[in-house]
Amino acid sequence: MTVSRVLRNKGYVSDAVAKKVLEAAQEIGYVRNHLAGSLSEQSTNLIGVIIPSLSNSVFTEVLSGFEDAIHDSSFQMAIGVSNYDHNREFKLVSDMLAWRPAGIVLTGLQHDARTRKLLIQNKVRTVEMIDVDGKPVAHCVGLSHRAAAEATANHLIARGYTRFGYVGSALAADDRAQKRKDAFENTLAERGFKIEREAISPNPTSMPLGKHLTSELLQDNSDQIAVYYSNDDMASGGLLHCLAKGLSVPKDVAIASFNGLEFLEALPMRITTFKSPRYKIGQMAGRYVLGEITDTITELPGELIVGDTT
Amino acid sequence: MTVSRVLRNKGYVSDAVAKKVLEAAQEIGYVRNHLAGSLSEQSTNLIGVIIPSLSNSVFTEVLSGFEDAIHDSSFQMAIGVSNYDHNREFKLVSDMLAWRPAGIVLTGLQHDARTRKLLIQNKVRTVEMIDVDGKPVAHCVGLSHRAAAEATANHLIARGYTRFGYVGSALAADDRAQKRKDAFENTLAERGFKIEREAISPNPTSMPLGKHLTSELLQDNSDQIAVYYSNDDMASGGLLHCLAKGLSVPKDVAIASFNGLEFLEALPMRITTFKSPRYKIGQMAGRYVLGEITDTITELPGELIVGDTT
DNA sequence: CCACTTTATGTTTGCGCAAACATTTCTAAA
DNA sequence: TTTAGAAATGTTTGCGCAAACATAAAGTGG
Repeated sequence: MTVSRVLRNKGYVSDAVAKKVLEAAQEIGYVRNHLAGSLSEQSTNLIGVIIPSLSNSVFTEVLSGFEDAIHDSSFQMAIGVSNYDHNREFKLVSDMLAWRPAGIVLTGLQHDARTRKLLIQNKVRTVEMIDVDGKPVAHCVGLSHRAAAEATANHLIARGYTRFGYVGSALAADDRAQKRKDAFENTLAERGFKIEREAISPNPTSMPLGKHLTSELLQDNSDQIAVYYSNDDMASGGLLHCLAKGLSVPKDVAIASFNGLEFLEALPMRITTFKSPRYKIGQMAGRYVLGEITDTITELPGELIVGDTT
Repeated sequence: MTVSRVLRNKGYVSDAVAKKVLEAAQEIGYVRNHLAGSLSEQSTNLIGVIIPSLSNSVFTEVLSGFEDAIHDSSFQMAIGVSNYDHNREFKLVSDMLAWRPAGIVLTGLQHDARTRKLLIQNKVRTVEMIDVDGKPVAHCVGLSHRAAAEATANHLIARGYTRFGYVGSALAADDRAQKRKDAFENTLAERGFKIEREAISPNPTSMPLGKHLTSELLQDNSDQIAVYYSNDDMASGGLLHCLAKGLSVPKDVAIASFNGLEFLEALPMRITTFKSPRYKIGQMAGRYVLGEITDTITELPGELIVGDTT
């Protein structure tokens, strides 16, 4: 116990003994066993974080913000990747709970019913990130994808476009993209417009896929059309396709998308997009975990970035 | 013990009892306690992975490969971010070892002496990723940055360039970038050339910084110059600067860099770069951890991608 | 010098699980 | 019916630590 007291700097210990203990620990290369410590203390410093993918910079930017937020705390991040699969997510949550984590951080508001049950039953501090359009298990922080799509639709309408298209991928897996599409469509409908053409693929999002689907969408299209893309990668592909085909942007084809990723700066034209506060979302999620915030829902603002493509 | 046997599917248990146990576990929402289990078994399924940054896609791509490799195993990734700081890395390793991980994965071959000692002393399965130019603690998997820079230098010389420049950032923190620069310089020297101009900033790598440093480098430059950039982000900034200034690429300024990131496809010109096998590196690191590979060093080939900028 | 408080160290116990070993029940062959 | 062996279940113990509860030593004021 005296050793334990020295190493944890807790309770009364004389300086002389403390010194001897530390020296001995150093000498034998003692490393504390967190398994035993946490078992005894009935708590850990682990935070389980589940994201859909590591190869989409949207999520790694969120992670980055989260990491920065907990960087100076004693918390330690354990990451799971769900591949947009709710079953896999459930399995990850189950596995993580076995470690008795101090918190669980999920992506999105859509989860398997079993997952929700598990989280509630185990009374873990739970945070859902990126989406706020729905009911969180306990807390959520993100932006309204519905509002983002509405803003984009209204912008396009205000610009005078009258014919609309949609290009996207893997909607089944990405609830947020689906929400945006629905909101975009609804907003158009309210103003008397509709999506006249759409090209959707089950394959994962990518620039080449954006090219391909755009080419499909524009097949024997003649009049001006404003295309809403599921995200920046797809839109970039679309833009490059148009430029390669000699189509005028935005005269022939207008382009709008979602995310506002940094790589857009490298493109020959500025794409109109809606910038999501990814880093900030991760950071706020971290602050939730740290207990610095207690609101149920934290909606962070995004921003419509009007470029040269609309 | 019978319950334990049922839940772990180990040893003799009658079907009837097994069924009852599982039902009861389900009903009360039992969740295994890994802390106790691992403490008892003297081993965990945790793998500590330390990368310098989450906001550089180089490392997240590596992570992605690693994740895919261990995805179907029972291992669980715990990520630490060192911010290119060897002290921080040491602290992370110390903390991770307290969890008695099944393995530790590090980035690069340069570490604090205390870190190496700790790893060796604790006999953890250790893998160092991304670099192979040096002596690993136990295993390493990556590419030769030296060879990459040599190949690039030789390419430029073969193309007939005679004046050379270098643009980079934060070399003190990024050992690999430093190695590339040194190798580039050495190769030039062997062929009778040298770096005539260089612009280096302590700030972190970015496209805007690449623009800025390039503008500095080209200040009252008249003759044709071939510039080697520390990486693609910087080179992209350089390219955009040249194009904006009406400089002809590669006639006035030739551009070469390192990494071969995907976003290069979005640029108006194809930059000559050296593609690093990032995903593959992560994947192989995963296979090391799984015990599927036992070689000390696994050198993966990169590839010189000759674009339109040289 | 005592009574009392503060400081320092020691002992027992439990956290939840699984290895090792012990016991009981069943099965099948003689 | 007996009996060896397999199958099923039970008991004890330790993993390494820290909370809770002793006890002991040192200081303090009257």
